[in-house]
Amino acid sequence: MARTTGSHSDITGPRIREVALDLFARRGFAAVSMRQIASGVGVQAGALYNYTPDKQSLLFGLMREHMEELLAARAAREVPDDPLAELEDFTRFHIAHHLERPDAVFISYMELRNLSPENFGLIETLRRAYEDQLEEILKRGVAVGVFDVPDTKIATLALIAMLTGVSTWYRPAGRLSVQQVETIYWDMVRKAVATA
Amino acid sequence: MARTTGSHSDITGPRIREVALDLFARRGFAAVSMRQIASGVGVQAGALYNYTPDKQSLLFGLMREHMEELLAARAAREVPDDPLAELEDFTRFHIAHHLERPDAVFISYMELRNLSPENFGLIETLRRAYEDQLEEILKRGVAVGVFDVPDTKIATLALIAMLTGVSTWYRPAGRLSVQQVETIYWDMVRKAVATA
DNA sequence: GTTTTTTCTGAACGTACGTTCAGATAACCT
DNA sequence: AGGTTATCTGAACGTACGTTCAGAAAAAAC
Repeated sequence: MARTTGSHSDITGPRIREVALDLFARRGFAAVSMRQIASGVGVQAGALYNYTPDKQSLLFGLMREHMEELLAARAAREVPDDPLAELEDFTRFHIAHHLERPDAVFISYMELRNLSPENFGLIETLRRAYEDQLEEILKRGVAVGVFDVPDTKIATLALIAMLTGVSTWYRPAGRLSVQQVETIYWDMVRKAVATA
Repeated sequence: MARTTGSHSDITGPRIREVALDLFARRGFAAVSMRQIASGVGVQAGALYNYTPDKQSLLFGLMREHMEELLAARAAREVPDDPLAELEDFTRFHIAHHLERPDAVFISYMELRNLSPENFGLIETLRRAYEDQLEEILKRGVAVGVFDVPDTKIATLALIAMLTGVSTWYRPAGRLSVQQVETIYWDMVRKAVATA
């Protein structure tokens, strides 16, 4: 046997990333073998190496893709002018975006330690760029007196942790819609940074 | 060779758990081998099986120990009577307790998927018991009109996620003491659930 | 229809894994 | 001092891992 009928890199490539994302999210990077990924795609393990130089690069590619998609989606948004509306927009965007791709969210903060130092640094830079956008909103709000937070850096990390946490419990079949979840969280975010 | 001079289960047993906790936290359960743990202890891999029936039980033991310690530390506390003071106590307790054992915190919510279904269920029950304590505080506060949260279940998960998040960034050598961090977070928690 | 390129197979490489166990030595007990 | 128990070694088991690569077949180009 050799090349199989119907084989195309345009199909196999995305399929590998799809299967890998699913398996990495469900069982963890270290617990998933190249043979398991290949089996999910319907191919032999050796074929994967036409698409990635090694296993870790496959993980890194998925993470980078996720972070760049996050930043692009955020950049494509039209943001309001006053800090309060900006914060609401950020809150709702973050929740909706993260709930749409739970697997990518999961691996992007669970599998960081499986990255080489260089790759880790690249992902952290992207993450930092995203978090800085939230901190800038908080800083502007504090500057004009509409927010009251003792430490914008820590508030940023606290809010991000709270918002990202929805991924751990939200289920589409549950009792709440994404919009309802957004509203509940926005209520808490708004009050948490409000002037006393 | 055989039994080594100075060998004692009272020393080796805790040492194994200590090394395993450290390695699991730093590299992840699946990426750590029994031989690496043994090497850290200064023993051959076979010796570990005098202390655990298998690798997964070692992980489970660490997690159960962590959750039971958390519940015991909480139960040993004298809690105030009014919901606001109770919430402050919970907030400060949670942060301080978690910052004192970052490795155990880390593995206890990162390595859940490496547990068998039964063991997973046991840990989840303990975790649920802890989270329920926070939810009860919120419910009481809502009942007496001192808190305003649209959904106590979600508020509980949101607050826990926010508070537990400190472990991801806090470093003892950093610019803030634990008490300062407690206070900053308590400020946000208090406002987030306050009546509007 | 022929040649070139793309894609995959299947076997192999060396290494590492979790776990078991017979046997050996140290520690403890009387 | 001698017997018993606790603890560890060292080797072995079968299995799985990530990765490489020559060769074969399908697809694309001409």
